[in-house]
Amino acid sequence: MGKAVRALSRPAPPPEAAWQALAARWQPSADVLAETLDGGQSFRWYRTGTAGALSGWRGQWADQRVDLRLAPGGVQWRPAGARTADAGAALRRYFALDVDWEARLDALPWRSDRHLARCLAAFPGLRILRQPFGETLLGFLCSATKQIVQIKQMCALLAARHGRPAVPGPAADAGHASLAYRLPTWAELADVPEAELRACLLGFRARYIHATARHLAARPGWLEETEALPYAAAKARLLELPGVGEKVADCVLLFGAGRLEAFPVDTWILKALARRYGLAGWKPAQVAHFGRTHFGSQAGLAQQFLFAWERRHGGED
DNA sequence: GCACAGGTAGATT
DNA sequence: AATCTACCTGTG
Repeated sequence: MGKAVRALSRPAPPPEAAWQALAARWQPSADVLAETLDGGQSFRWYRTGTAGALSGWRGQWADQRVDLRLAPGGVQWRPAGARTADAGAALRRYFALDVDWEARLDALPWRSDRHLARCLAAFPGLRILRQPFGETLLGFLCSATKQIVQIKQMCALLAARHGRPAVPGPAADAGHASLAYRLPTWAELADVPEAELRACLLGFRARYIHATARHLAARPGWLEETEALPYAAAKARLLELPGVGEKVADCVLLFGAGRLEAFPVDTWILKALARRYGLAGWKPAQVAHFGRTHFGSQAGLAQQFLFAWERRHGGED
């Protein structure tokens, strides 16, 4: 009601902010940028415009909504909508720009592992994101037996229906209206009836999310404390949450807490290690143990490259 | 129509 | 302790 009138009478939007360099040391190809943003770590990035030489993306997390593009000198960003005061710091953290990625890659056993060396060479610049802990937990509680496209759809509905508006800005959002909203916080989710969660296409995952929201609501500070714990203790605590098993816990710690020792074992990694490392028939727990011991303290980083390779090259040798 | 998809939890053996 | 199975639902 009156929507068209409001739209007509709305003042012209402010001019778009200028593009600025994200990091001189990170110059991924369009392909690797896509794998980093939309390869299963995060479910809140969408391509803008047409895919071409200049690959554009829009994403949203916490208080931030930003555009990214690939320019000749590397990745550039600008706020999508109103500028937030801490955007620079937020980007540094989200993309882990202060991390010495070369040193971490060098710590992997690529010298003695031909397949790993091949994966590292195939996706130069592939990074592990450092997303907000709670949002990562929500995303991966949606992930059970779902493909990325569908997980993104669930997150989009959760944001649009139960999240607060993100920073003011373009409402249409390049066709991705859900980016105008944040993902709901766990406090907000605690007040959402399970039936409304099911209406967001969550299926049986709705029960997990509802129960986890109630669990967290009864324990103020629990999630923040968990994020601050050492890896093993943090994982043990996450496993207490309904719907969180080994795989989801490791994904949350790897993609939402910067714990590179986490080695999530999903069906792709199971396939990858069966095929490339002769571990056919091994159980997930056994593969996880192999991963931790073989790849070491940065096992999660190795995992991301193996995962990307396996999805790309499927059945090939 | 039916198998399958980036798992988890509870029952059964 | 290891091994089934149900759980929702969109997609092919």
